[in-house]
Amino acid sequence: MRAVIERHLTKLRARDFVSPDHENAIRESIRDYRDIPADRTVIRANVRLDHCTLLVDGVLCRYKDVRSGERQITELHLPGDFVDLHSFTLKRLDQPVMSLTPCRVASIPHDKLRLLTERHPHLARLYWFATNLDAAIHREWEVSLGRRTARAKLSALFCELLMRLQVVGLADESGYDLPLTQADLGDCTGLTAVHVNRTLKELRGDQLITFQNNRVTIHDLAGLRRAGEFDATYLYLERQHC
Amino acid sequence: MRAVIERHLTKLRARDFVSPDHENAIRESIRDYRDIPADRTVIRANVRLDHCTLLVDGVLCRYKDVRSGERQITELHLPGDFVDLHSFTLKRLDQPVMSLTPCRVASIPHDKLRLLTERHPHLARLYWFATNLDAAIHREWEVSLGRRTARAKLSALFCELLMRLQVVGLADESGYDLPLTQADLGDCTGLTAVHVNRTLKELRGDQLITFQNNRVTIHDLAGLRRAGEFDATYLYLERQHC
DNA sequence: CGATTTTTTGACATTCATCAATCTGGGTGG
DNA sequence: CCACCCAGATTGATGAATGTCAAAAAATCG
Repeated sequence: MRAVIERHLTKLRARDFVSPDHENAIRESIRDYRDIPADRTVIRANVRLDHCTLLVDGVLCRYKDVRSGERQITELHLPGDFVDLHSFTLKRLDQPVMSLTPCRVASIPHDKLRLLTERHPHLARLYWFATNLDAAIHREWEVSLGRRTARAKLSALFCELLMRLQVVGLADESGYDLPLTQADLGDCTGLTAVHVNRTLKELRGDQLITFQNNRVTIHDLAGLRRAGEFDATYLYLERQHC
Repeated sequence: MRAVIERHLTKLRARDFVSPDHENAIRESIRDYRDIPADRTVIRANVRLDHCTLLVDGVLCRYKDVRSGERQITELHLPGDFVDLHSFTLKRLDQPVMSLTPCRVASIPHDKLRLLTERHPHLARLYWFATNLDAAIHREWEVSLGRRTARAKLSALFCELLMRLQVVGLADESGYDLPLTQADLGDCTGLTAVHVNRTLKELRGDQLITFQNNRVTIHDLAGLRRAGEFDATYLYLERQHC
């Protein structure tokens, strides 16, 4: 049962030193594993929260609906991510979280997190780091949303997901599984599903990537990076932070 | 000399209880006040940092240049804001910070911040909160950038700035000073300067706001909020957080 | 007061959205 | 196992929002 948060620990270890003592403290605080079907609201916005939710498996997103009926996804969460670590200090979420695929999640009460971070300032900084990394990803999305063409937006997104999935061992050179619809990709990039479709066709035609059967197959990573103006420094993949 | 960080303390107090003890600890850690002309890079990206920078006066922005030569501003910083509190855990910035107006800044070494946060876990959470609020603002900008019309983007931006400036006493009912160019507003909203100009004309024609002589004059706040689909909950203006 | 930046306006181009229809593949009940 | 169903993918035709280019007017600055 404990093994299921391995991806989370892998992600932490990739960032900085985590002692066995820390790891045990984390393992013992995580509880309440549960499964969630696709397309469910997992956390509502503006409701007071007393625990944080860890994504064990599946894909979740933060999003906001706008009046016109469209949706903007503001971040995708992958296995090993805390989806609402910011609720520890914010106490509620400004945007809801929903499942895009069937998911498995676990939780950690804010009280435990408080103890954990007061006893281990190093862990406090490590989790603080994690929320700051979230913000860095938001910033990069702002750049995509504001100033990139449809082609570059999608290319950049596929590059980001590749790097993030590699950290937790869910991607290799050839590509990765991504059980999203083209409409979901449109909600991430501010495009319509129709235009995503046309752009994917173009990327396929240019031998960069194929997105089919819930899988991203990368044919030319260098070309994809170029198309998306992708520079991974915003993902802070180097070690030694806090 | 100490009085100059009052806006920062005002902002903290607006969020949660800050004891005199905490305030003194903060005051004693802040140093190295300096003035910066407009249009200067204040912090370069990807350079190792050992201190955080506090904005005392003026407007700074985080931004990223894209290949096409355009710029996307990802956040505006107002007096009282830490502009790179995230550098405490990230150790470097993923995006540079530049001055849009003449600015006054101060700094606090990471070492001091480390002591401050280890001795006062409450302050640690308060500053953690501050970086999470930054992320919430990023999320709202993502929504604007991805799914809002030019008219709504600008309206939402003017609403956000009104609320944020009110917290530090730099705005009243009638409006606020905003020494930015239309090109700067375009860089915030992902629009061209030309289109910003046309959209401002429209907002003026509709008696919502006037932006002239570096001042935003609000004629119809309710109308502006509607035009921008503005809901301030993402700014976490209520007290009692950490 | 000359020089530069910023704002404003017009004509035209482009990207992406919208609307609508068809196609496809996987799932389901009989 | 098959017929049906349905969400998702694909394509075409057309339209709207915003970008581009260019020039003039206005404001700002040294």
